[in-house]
Amino acid sequence: MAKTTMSDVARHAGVDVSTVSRALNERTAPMLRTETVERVLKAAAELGYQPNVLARGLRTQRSHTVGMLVPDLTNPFFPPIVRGVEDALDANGYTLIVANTDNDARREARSLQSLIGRQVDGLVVATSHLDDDDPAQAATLPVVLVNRRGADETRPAVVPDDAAGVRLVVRHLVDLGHRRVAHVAGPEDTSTGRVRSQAFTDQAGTAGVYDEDLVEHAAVFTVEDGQDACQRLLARHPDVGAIFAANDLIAIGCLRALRQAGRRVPEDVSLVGFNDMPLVDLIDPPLTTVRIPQYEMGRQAGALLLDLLENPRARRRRKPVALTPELVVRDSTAAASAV
Amino acid sequence: MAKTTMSDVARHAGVDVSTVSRALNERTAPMLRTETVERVLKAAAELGYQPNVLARGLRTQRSHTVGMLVPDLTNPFFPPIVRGVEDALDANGYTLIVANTDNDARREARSLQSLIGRQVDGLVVATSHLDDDDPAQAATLPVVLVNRRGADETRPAVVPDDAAGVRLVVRHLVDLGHRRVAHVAGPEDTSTGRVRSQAFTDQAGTAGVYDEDLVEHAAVFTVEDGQDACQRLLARHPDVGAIFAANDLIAIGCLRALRQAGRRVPEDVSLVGFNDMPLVDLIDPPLTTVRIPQYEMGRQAGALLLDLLENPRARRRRKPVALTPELVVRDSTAAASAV
DNA sequence: CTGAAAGCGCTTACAG
DNA sequence: CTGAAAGCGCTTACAG
Repeated sequence: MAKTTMSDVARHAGVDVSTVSRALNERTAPMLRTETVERVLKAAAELGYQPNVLARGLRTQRSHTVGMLVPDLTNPFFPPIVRGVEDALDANGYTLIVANTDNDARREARSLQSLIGRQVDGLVVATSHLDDDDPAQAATLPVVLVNRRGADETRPAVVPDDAAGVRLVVRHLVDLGHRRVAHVAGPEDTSTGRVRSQAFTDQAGTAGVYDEDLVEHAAVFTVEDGQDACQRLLARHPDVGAIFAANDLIAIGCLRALRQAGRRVPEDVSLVGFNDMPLVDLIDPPLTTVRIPQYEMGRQAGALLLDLLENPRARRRRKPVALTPELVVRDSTAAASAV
Repeated sequence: MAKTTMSDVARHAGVDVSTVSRALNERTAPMLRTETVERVLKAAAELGYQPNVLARGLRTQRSHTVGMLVPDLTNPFFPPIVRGVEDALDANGYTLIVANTDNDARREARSLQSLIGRQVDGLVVATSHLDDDDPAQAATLPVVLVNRRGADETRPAVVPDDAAGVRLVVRHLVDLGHRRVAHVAGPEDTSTGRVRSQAFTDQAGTAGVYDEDLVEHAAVFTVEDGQDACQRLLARHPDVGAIFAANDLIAIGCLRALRQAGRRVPEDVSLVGFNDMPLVDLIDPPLTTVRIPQYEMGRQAGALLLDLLENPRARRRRKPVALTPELVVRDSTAAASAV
């Protein structure tokens, strides 16, 4: 039993396929007699007709498909972003095709080719390798970046406002009465690490609690490196009252180092992470951290792309949108002890 | 600058588009003179030609696209499965479109329609609502289930062998010398909960350590309900030596209940989870648990579907494939104390 | 208001 | 060995 096509419906309704096409399209239906439209609709329903989106796309030169480049879906940071994009597109009849690139430039190029071969109308890019001045093909396609900025600041992008997040952290710790606030920073060769550490310097300075010697860098964003860095910090300054870790993994490393050193969290030392990864609410103690609005970033990126797609005149370059994170206070932070 | 098409290549190479088509297809290239093929290949490369997969699909009636129905990509259990499916398909020139259904029958039906409209060649289904006797459309499409079985046992499916996983757990605990082995089971209205609890009964019985009174059910697969259930268990039997939790969330709940009761893990009580969720290696203590081969399940499901797609004659019904999980021993289990 | 025709970018029998 | 033609399932000017 082959799939029902438009001509099946046409035959069933006793009209031409062009009439079926018109009847099924909201925009063109008004040019038909109501009676005709109804007859076609009835026939379509009876036959369980489902339009062939590929054929339509071939004719209209719009596939109503969007591609998304993601480093790794297995990293829990990305799925909420993907769902946000998807939901935004879905509401407007677009379908999303996600490609994992593993941050590998070759895979990225291959995925891009494959998406172009599938005639995607636009691209949401959460990876970093895509050259800004890629083969014309990429340039010709509307692109929205998510969770990263373009080389120049004029590409449409939706990113987290890390500085605002750090501000929330510093304020929270200072409000709790902490003065000896340390920072276990991320790697200096990542933009995330640099941005957060710079923001810490600024905010702690403003709050009058900045001490250069209380900053230690983790080599990589991992538990192990966070633990190492925290150990170095504790060796120099056994008296820290609070630690801001550049992300949750590093925070978990700090937690281990603190435990080894016999310091209790939060009684002796307050600890704050960044990202609000899944399950950090379940560790002991539940981690105070900063929540990046991942779903919302995805949703806005999707909406932005949609706008670019539907309003070609709106395609002038746009400034990146920065979304404000939220401080999630749990049990790893407490008032400074009255020592 | 419009996209390069096959006729652009044909003009550039001075041949007919049908010749271009033949030259670009491995199967048909041999019927052309080597020289011609080379000329076409050169022209295609020079123009950066990328075949329009949609147009090809329209003509050949194969979209080389596969749809996947997933409850929620945001649940860390699914991304590895998706990547497995993707990798299997990708290696064969197929593209995957993933749809989230939130376990909602309506959304599922809508997604299915949308995928059919996009002419998917087949379906990988990780959700449960899809009626086995759905509208003919669904039935007409090759379908492979993943992480669940069909209503009848003859549908192609790739599932975890939960019973084998439970066997590993019981053996591990018994090997450590535990005799008072408890089970905080999952909800009785889920197949997962029932299967694991039944397997526990069987295996513990075989090992001679089964005590009906040492089984407690959590109402839902959550930390809170695991904690409650474990509290009830401890109230009745303060002397349990080991607990097998039906999944990691419940295990974390047990951990909390044990701590509240002043019992140390693993010194006083050994604890085992199920699933090996991300981050359970980072909690304190790192959790001994059972790893479901999610990626591999996805890969095999993808490969199975591919086989169905490429060998229509192989489409006779197949038995479900059950994949054996792996015990991941970490620090939440230890030898029974010599009391 | 509706039909007949052309064409989107391919593939594949059919000729030659 | 290669070209010309037909057709996949749609949409949309063009007629009438």
